[in-house]
Amino acid sequence: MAFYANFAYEASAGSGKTFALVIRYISLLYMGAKPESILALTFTNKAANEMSARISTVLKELHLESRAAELEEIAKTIEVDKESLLAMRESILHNFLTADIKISTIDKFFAQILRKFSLHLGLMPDFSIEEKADEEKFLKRFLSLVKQEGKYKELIRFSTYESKKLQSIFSFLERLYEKDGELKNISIKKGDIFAMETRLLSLGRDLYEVLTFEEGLSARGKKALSFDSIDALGKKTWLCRESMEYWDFKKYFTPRADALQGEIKALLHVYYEAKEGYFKEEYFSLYALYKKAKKQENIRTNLLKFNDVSYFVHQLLRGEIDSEFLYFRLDAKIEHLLLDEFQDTNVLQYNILEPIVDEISAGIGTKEFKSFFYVGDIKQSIYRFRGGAKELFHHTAKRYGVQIEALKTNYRSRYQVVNFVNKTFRDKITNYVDQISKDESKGGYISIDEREDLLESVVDNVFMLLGEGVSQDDIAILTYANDAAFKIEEALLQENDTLDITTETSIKLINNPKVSAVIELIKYLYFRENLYKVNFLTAVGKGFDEDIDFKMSIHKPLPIMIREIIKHYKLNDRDENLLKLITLSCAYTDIESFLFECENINVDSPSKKSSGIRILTIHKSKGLEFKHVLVVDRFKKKNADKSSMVFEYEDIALKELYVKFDNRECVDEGYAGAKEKEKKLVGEDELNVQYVAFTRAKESLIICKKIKDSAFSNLNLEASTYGELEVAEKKSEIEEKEPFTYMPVKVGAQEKTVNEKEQKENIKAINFGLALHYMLEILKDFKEESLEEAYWAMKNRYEMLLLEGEAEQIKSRVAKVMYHDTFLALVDGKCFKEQPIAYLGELKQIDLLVEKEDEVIVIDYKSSQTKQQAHIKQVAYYKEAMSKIVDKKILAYVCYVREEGIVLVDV
DNA sequence: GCTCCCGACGTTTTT
DNA sequence: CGTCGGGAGC
Repeated sequence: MAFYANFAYEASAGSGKTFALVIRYISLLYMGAKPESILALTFTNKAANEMSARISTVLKELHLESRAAELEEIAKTIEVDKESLLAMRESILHNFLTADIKISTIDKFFAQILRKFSLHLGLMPDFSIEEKADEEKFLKRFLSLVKQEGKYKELIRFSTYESKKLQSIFSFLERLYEKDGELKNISIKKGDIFAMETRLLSLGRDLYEVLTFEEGLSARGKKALSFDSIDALGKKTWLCRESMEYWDFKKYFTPRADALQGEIKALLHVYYEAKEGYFKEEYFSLYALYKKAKKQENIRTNLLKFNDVSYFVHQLLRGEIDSEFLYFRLDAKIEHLLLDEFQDTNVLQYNILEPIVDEISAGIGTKEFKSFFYVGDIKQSIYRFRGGAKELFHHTAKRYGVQIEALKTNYRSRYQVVNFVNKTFRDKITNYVDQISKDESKGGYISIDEREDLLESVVDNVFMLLGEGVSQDDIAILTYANDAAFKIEEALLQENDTLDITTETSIKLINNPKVSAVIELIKYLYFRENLYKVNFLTAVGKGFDEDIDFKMSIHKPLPIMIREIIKHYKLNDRDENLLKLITLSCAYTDIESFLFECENINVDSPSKKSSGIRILTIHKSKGLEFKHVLVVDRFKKKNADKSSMVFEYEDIALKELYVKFDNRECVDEGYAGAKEKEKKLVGEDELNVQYVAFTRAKESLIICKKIKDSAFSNLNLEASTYGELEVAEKKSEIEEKEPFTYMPVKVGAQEKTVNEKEQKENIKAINFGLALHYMLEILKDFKEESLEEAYWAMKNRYEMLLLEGEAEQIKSRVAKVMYHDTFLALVDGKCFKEQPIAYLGELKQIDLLVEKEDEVIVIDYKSSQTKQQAHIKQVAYYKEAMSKIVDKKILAYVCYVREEGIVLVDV
């Protein structure tokens, strides 16, 4: 296939998506693209690492027989013969390995942008990204801000009126935050709510009168008509009826009843709109404060969530930062964009990337070499709950004229699996296209095991597989929820405690059942509070009155104590979570500090071992494949959607925001439509989750299904088996994946922005200044050993622009800095270089920012003292701006790096 | 038996 | 918040 600058693959499960990405990337390299100009974004770290690894492996092995397929494909793509490709292989590989490659997750990329511009937004560049922020402190800050703005009473009134807890108001504000950039077109309707309420209540009473005018209506009929509040009236089922001529009311029906019912419905429609308007108004005014509080808290803790990062980057790119300056800071212009799993991109992320795509797109068709490429599969879009918009896939294609091609062959799964998946989803997923099986050999095995007892079914099937000779390493158990993983693990270990099992969940270490049980016991031993004992006994599955000896010493070091607990109560001593707890406890010198802090230990469960039966959620399994897969039904019911609003989208644009009210769908068609749309999308998501789960299997797929309330009931599966389970004798084809080592990332090498006045000066003097700044910038630290390296880097870059001897002159000036004791004392702290900041509406960079315990120091380098007044003015501004960002004492200096020696001017 | 209302009950997924 | 099942009336 020939090379298209604008291209996308619709890649069904197992159809060679990574292969396609790798071919595209390498083809770009062969076509002359610089590695640092290719931005490739994925969703998971794993995918990003795999992609880099595959690219380098393929390039390393392109001349080998085993890479014939890749070579063939690249040759076809760029229409160059294979011999020429192989001749260039080494130099292409070398280029790739030595360049600053941009293959990363979308979140990392955004965080990278934000770090480079954070001061500009009033944030420190060394913020950390963590999901769990201190909610309580934030709540306090928010409330104090609400009080400060004199809106406290209003908040209380609103909260009572909507009978909403603060928590739910909060969670809604958080959703607004996620969609911040999309909220422009939201309408707000108003009306006299109180008057409408009065009128509605009176109409409701009239309806009661009409239907009870003639005696005889049943008690339940009367009950269905009576109400004591406007909320109760709204809940009435008869609102959803076309006519009142039904059920017990039939006998007493008159046309007047329908007239009243119609009037009530019409008024309720307007009433809900007005109420919605009030809610929106309140929410939006609270939202402004929420954003403010959030930012204050971000600055205070220097801690951001993923949401915050995208939010700020979006603000940045919609604000003063133009793409020129962005590329400046990213070290290179992005000329080629490759996006993986595009169906999971959310609208905000898309909006952030849009300017880059626009720019690339404008270059396509001109003599510039630019390209845009994405792969994805809308059938595998399972992240709607966090904003993933599968609509983007076709929207983007349309907007940029992207040619889409479908990858039709499944290279992952055996025939029976492909066939079963086709059969199951053919009529369920819209526009489903049957996948072609790579082998017609009828291999593969499917079993749908339908039973009352799910756990028993899982255990039986696992032992069946093991009995057939399947290796533990080849089995994966996929679950809907995290906690199911623990249940299954326990059940399996109960049957045979020598099994090798890994649970890969996304819950925090201290929420692991075994870990929390041990902590409960430690609490009991310390506080002697019976509740903790009961918690422990319940968690380890022993009876309440069972006589367990709790006489453990709390005077031993924590790690030893925990190990004794594990041994004493025969907990699994190979459990990685418990082992991690032991490791973690080493950091605490006494039991008190451990107990005090353990609730806040924000550590993930240990990452998976590479062996054993793997138990993980379906969401976690995305992008992976396993030989033998068990998909386990939901243990618990599906959770109800308890959000208080419905977001209605048209294509990718947020069209309307509806507030949910009882029976609103019966009185408001627009709302009913939005809710219907939402329900359909939820259903599609559910199907996609199942599609993802089933397509993880390479050889066999076993579905453990409940008889009642099955999550699979939408699929009409019947208990049955297809094909035969055949276990090949163990081949020793262990594919040792060579661990990929990243080349050291080059030190950020940005040229200084030059202001207009300076430009008029002698160009040579400017180059001298730039080179000096550059050398100071890439200087690792202010130690002598670093001088040489920085010197060579500077010389490398600027030698052509400098006069003879100037490079050495710069070196000797920089060296002077290293022996200036006052300067060294100043920079003894955490150093940040080249930080952009807004300066009188213009972007400027602070050369050096030093953060210390209780003060922050701003240093601006200058090569000559000729315009000292202007320099001081500029740095004074930096000082002032910084004082708004950090709550520390700010010191600022102009540092003249002169031939005759260093001069520090205190500003 | 069928239909309808209403109260009781149980409760995710994550870079 | 949605689903299930009890219970009442026909």
